[in-house]
Amino acid sequence: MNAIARRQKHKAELKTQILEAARQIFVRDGYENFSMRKLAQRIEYSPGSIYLHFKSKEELFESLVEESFERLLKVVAGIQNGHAKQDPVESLKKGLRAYVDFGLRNPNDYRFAFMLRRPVQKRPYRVHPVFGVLRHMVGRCVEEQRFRAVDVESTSQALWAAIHGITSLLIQRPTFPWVGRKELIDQVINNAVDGLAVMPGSEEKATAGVRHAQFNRVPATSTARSRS
Amino acid sequence: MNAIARRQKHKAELKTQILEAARQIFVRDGYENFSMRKLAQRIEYSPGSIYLHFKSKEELFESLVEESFERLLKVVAGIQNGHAKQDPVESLKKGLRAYVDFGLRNPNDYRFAFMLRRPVQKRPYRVHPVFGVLRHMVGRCVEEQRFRAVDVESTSQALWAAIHGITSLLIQRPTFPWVGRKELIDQVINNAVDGLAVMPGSEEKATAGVRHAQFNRVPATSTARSRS
DNA sequence: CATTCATAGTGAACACTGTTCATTATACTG
DNA sequence: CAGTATAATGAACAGTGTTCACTATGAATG
Repeated sequence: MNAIARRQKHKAELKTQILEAARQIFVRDGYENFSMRKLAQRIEYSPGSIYLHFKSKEELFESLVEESFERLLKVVAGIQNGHAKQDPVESLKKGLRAYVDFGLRNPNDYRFAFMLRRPVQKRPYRVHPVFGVLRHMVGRCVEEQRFRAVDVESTSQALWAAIHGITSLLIQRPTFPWVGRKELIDQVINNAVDGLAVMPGSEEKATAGVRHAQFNRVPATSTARSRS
Repeated sequence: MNAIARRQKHKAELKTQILEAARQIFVRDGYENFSMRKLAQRIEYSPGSIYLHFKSKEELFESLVEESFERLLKVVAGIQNGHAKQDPVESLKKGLRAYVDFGLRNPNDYRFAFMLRRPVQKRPYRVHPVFGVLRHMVGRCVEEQRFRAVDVESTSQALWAAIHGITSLLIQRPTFPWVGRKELIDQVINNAVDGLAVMPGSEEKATAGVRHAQFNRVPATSTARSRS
């Protein structure tokens, strides 16, 4: 019994070793230049051995991406919980920014997860926890009446579209003459979020004591562009 | 002279024949299931012959996608010019919608151009003509003071991010429980554009006679979701 | 008409790819 | 030590993009 436990342990170790090696190749050579044979060579096993742990290249990547997403989830969830008493709109913005930053810092993971691989469409779609957090944040903004009475679901999806758009474009087209990265991200986020806030002037449901969201839109400047 | 002209004509015809066949396979089997050998078989030539007309699979796709985007450009430019007297904000929205529709109708082209292939980064970046039209439209909105005095460049980029976001997400994750497609697209576009319009209540530079943009935001509904 | 000659087209070959599977090596149990 | 379950292999399969020495074709020239 002890022996089989040691077996399993070794097997698990080998599996994570494969994952680590795979990630290295994946990051260094990119998705399209990854190959099972390269990976096998790196871990000094035969190609077939990998299939003792992962039933396909696809599944191997799936595991890799899952890992990455857990990191992203931690970052985003940390913002959600950590600043429970904080302004929900500010929390939301921070979360959105964290999302974009994560994508820019881990472009390969982001590319794989959201850009190149079409998700296997088996079983009813499992809504990703990261999106769940986003929706929760939006929900809080509405509950606390910092947002107009918008539909939480569609608003969350629209926000996701906005931040995914800027993230993937910045990753995919690094040589485009973008205006400053930071400013652009801020503009996208502020534009998307501030439009949802209760507007000064219109009373709607705004309760007394609830401060109105500032409209942090970027000022008009001459078409200044900095590097990517 | 006549003979070589006939030669060239035949060559050109063959080239377009290749492109047509390639497009069929490309559309039917998708980018990743396309193969030069399939194409060769379809046009009843040997695989090597294709390389007499295109120096790589990559270049072949480039031509294909170029064609597609020219169609989009025509549509968008048509909106820009055709309705010269029309409300520039409405023109802009129409253009944005046309962009999204194009992506959803030509997912393979869109994927190739904006999602999977990072553009070759030789020579100074050639800004895509479609983006040029978008920028022009934004410029008109600002000139005619239908928009606040925002920076045209960064605003155009932010708008691009928004529509690219919703387009690529809808393409990439068709099984996600999206709220209605049309409503979501409208929400994204309206949210992004209306936030830029001169706001009712704030006078800013709004000239007399210039109607204020309506705020076409989606109403609050119960979390109704329809299929993809 | 015969000969040259550029071009079009071929098909075999190269160096890869993901994946499978019969076979062998290994390590543990009775 | 024999038996057995599992780990690992290496060859094989069917495919990929691309190249290149070669041949077929058809027009232009002597």
